Amino acid sequence: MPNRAIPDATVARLPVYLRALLELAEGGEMTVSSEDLANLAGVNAAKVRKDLSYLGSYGTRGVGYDVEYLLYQITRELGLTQDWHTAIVGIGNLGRALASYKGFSERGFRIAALFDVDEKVIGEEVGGLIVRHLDELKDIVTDDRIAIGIVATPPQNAQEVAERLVDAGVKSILNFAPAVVNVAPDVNVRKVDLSIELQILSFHLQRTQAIASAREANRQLGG
Amino acid sequence: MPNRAIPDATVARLPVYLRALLELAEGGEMTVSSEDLANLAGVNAAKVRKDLSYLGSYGTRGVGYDVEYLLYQITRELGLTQDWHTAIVGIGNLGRALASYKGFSERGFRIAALFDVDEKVIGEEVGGLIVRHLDELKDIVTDDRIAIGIVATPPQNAQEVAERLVDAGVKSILNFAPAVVNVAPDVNVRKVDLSIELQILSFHLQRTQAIASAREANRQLGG
DNA sequence: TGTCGTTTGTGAGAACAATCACAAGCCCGG
DNA sequence: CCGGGCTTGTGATTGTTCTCACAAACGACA
Repeated sequence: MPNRAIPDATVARLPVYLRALLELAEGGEMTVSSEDLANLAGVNAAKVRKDLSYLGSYGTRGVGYDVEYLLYQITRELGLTQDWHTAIVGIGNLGRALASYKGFSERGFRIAALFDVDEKVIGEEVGGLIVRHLDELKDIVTDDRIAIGIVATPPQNAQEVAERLVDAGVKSILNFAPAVVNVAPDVNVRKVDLSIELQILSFHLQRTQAIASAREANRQLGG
Repeated sequence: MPNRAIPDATVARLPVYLRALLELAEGGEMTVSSEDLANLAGVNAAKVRKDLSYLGSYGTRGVGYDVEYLLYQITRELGLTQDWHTAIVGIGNLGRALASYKGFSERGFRIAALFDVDEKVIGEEVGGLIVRHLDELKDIVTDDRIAIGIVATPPQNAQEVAERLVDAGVKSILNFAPAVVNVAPDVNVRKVDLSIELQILSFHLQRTQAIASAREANRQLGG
């Protein structure tokens, strides 16, 4: 009965369910319970049910969910029934790795263009594509209907590159540069920041270490 | 007054503030207001103040925060006063990019070892380190006091690699493999999943597209 | 057809996060 | 030493997400 307001937290988990369902489908499973799906996705069963309920009532009580049907519904909801064209800007170590990454095409994301500003890199072939100069961005984005821009530049160039992408009509940006980019509110930016992730892990390590040494100190004091 | 219970959401933002503060310090700024810091970090000022208040009262009313002092406090809170040793498992495209990534060492994360199982890769030098066989993991983790494991293997190997890391004593794992890994609850796992990020962007693209075509249909019906 | 075991879908409540709004406190100029 | 402008720190409020718990609905089987 819910019209259409899928929570962000749910949207972020749908791809995880999708992957689990693909595995189940390959294994020949016809149906799956929320409990089994929850185990595969690493969450709890109630969350799975609530998440799936936002898509509609696609389960059967006493039985579970039809794997194929659910696969289709999630695929549709995520907009994966069509191929999205993407461009990578910044062909350094990370840009190259992304350009060669097989996981994108498997999910219907076609890397359609690569850009850089370094003359030493332009013209080079990476992952089957020729690296273009950033100045060609706008034309190529328009011609190739590129919908998603991936920023893998050094941080100081990220804002400018993001602006160029937006200027070219891109409404979705995935930012790997360790920098905050500000764009118009109708543009969707997601960031992946490797060193932030490590710093969060560091916080927890430091904390358990601190607890351990406090306990040790306490022990030595005979407390 | 708050003892010590920094919310996860705050912890995740501290590295962003840290980066902004480093820029300010380089620019010679002595103090910064929550408003300015908020702009640099891409959040709002109230959130900055609340986040920082969890660390203690390090600001001065009417003035702002002392840049250097705040830098030190966040660095300490995140456990970045010490260098953490990390190991990368899986030296494919992504593993290589990570091994060569400069951003880690800048933040005090030293990549101390690389592992793979492919004989063609073992022995190769990547980013100044020799790739070792996964079987050497336990010894090297112990000897080099490696605290963080980075998993960059294909998804089907991620769980086993994570288990080996945990068995070797690693308590923090950064997982780049598109797979769910289950480990003991005292081990911290963070995941970075590139194609999930694209799928989330796809969801929003699809949604705005759907709205646009609904509007168009409505217009043509003369509604 | 009725009963039983199973599993969904969802209201209700708890936990967590974001935001608001303002008193408290600081600096400075007179 | 006082008043005004500014900025922090934080209660209070609102919004979002998670979890619980159970009625409703299904299949199977007698």
